[in-house]
Order: sequence, then C-alpha cells, then structure tokens
Amino acid sequence: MSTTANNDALSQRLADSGLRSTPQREVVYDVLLKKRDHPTADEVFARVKSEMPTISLATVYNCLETLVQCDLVRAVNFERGPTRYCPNLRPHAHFHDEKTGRTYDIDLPPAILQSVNTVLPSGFDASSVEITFRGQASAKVASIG
Amino acid sequence: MSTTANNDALSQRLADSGLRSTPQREVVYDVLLKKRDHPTADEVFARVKSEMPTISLATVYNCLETLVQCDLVRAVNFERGPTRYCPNLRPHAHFHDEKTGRTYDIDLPPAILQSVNTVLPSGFDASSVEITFRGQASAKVASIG
DNA sequence: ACTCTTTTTAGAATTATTCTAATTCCGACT
DNA sequence: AGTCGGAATTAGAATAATTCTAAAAAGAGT
Repeated sequence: MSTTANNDALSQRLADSGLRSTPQREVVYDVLLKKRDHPTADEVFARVKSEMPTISLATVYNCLETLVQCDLVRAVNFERGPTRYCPNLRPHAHFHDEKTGRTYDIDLPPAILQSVNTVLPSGFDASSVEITFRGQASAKVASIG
Repeated sequence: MSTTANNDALSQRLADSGLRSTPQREVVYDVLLKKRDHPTADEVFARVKSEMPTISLATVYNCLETLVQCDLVRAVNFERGPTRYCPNLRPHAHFHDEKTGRTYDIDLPPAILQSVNTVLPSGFDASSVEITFRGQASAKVASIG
C-alpha cells in the first residue's frame, strides 16, 4: 500500500469521527506503518522528527490517541512502562520475549477467538480481548520477527 | 484460610527464595488476601497503613515486588496507569468493565489454555499467558464480582 | 477577509515508580 | 549477652511517562 493510499484511509477514518486529516497525523500514521514494530510514544517522536523536525512530543501523544480512537492503531500495555503502539489491525496476540524484550505479533484464527470467548459467564459482554504470551523465542524466529 | 496459615505459606515461599519473612511483608500479603480486588500500590499502601502506620510507600513497592518474584501475587497492567496486584493464583483471565472500571477474575479451564497455546508457531516457547477482556458487565454480575 | 472551531505547541504539572544513602533489624557466631 | 554482616526498611530525591494549560497557528465555511 502506498503512502497516499494510507492517507486516504486515514482521512476517511478521521472524517468518520468528525476529525481533520493533518500533516502531523499523517506522518505519525505513516511512521507506524513503515516499521511494523511496537514503538513507544518517544520512539515514534524520534522517527517522526526526521521527517518533520518541528513536531512536538505533545502532538505525537495527541495524534497517537486520535489514531487509537479511530481504530487505526492499537495501544498495548503488557508491562509497567510506556504504552506501545501497534499498527497491526488483524486479530492477533502478542508474544513478549523475556530475554530480548522483543514483541512478536501472533495471528489469531477466528476459531481460537471463539473458544476463548466461551470462558465468559453470562452477564459479561466483551468488546475486545487481548492475549499476551511471555517466554522465549528461538534464534530462528528472532531473525524474522 | 487463617492469617496464620497465610503467613506460614508466605514464610515458606520467601525462605525458598532465600528471603526473610518480615512484619511488613506479612501485612502487605494479608491485605491483598483480605480484599480480593486489584489494588494499585498506592491503594495497598493506604490499607496497610491502618494496620501499620509507620510503613513507607517504598517498602510497599519493595514488598509487592518481592511477592511477585515469589509467585505469591501477580502484577497486572491492562491499561496505561499504575500497576495492579492480584492475589488470585489460579489460572484466570481478567474482564475489565469499561463503564465502571472494575476488574473481574474469570476462571480459565485447562482446555482453553491449551487451545490458546496452539496459536504459537514453533520456535515460541511461552512460560505464561495473560488474557484480558474489555467490555460491559451486567448489573447482575456487578453485585457479585 | 472574518469568524469560529480544531489542532498544534512549549513548557509546566502530575503521577507512578525507582533510586540513594542512611538507619534499623535480625540471625549467626562467638 | 555482644558483635559482625547482610538484609530490609525508610524518607526523600530523582526519574520517566504522560497529561494539562494556555497561547498561537491553521483550516473550513460564510
């Protein structure tokens, strides 16, 4: 997908929420899509600054929050420490390598999601579920990520 | 289980890790078991102070970390905000009510855990998994919690 | 061009947590 | 009982992440 197409999708989603597409929001979104890891707000700030040196950290926080509200990005918190942002919108779990600190996205088949939802007693209506593994990834896997 | 029995279990676990049982660790642990919710360190501090007014916040942080290391308590982070502590050691998921902010423990049958683990490709070796739902709990459920 | 609202911005403020260095506690050994 | 040494606690300072505030800039619609 080209950056232009990304931004079309972005403008669309923002418009749906009554918000504007701005250069800052575009560059923050682009930066997230470009390198598909799980950066903190600070890391996003650093990457964005090379394309738009005048942007402020507060704006990066604002943009990230906006993107999360529009469901274009997920905010993840698996440990004490800064919130991380994930542009992968497909249903997926996270695997957190305790040795390296790296986080991997693990695709979640619909059948598994269904089976997980069966644990909820009646009266609990879940709108989303988050699954996080902790452990060790082998060297092989580390090279792909 | 009586407080004495709790403390026996506590001393045992601490000793296993080469650590001492202290009045502070005991009271922090007792407070967690007494009210089985998911308090922050600050909330634990407040509760503990009524039984031991001289304890310091730093000590509460220290004790909580110790308890987590001994696997007597789980630290949970489902959202940006302070870490919460959970004395429920049985395998369970968390349900986070978005309206009330309350968190419920949901028992996880071994079969479900197994099925969740099947999503991991080879090369990923998980030592633990955390499952968090977000949504709404009905009024009925809220009264039990 | 003018107005009104939205967005951005810098810096201050707040919150949660960790660090530091001094003191206290406690068990082991004499 | 007295001393030594490591472990634990403590108060307060320091740090890190995030949010707040108030002012300036940017847009969209008239």
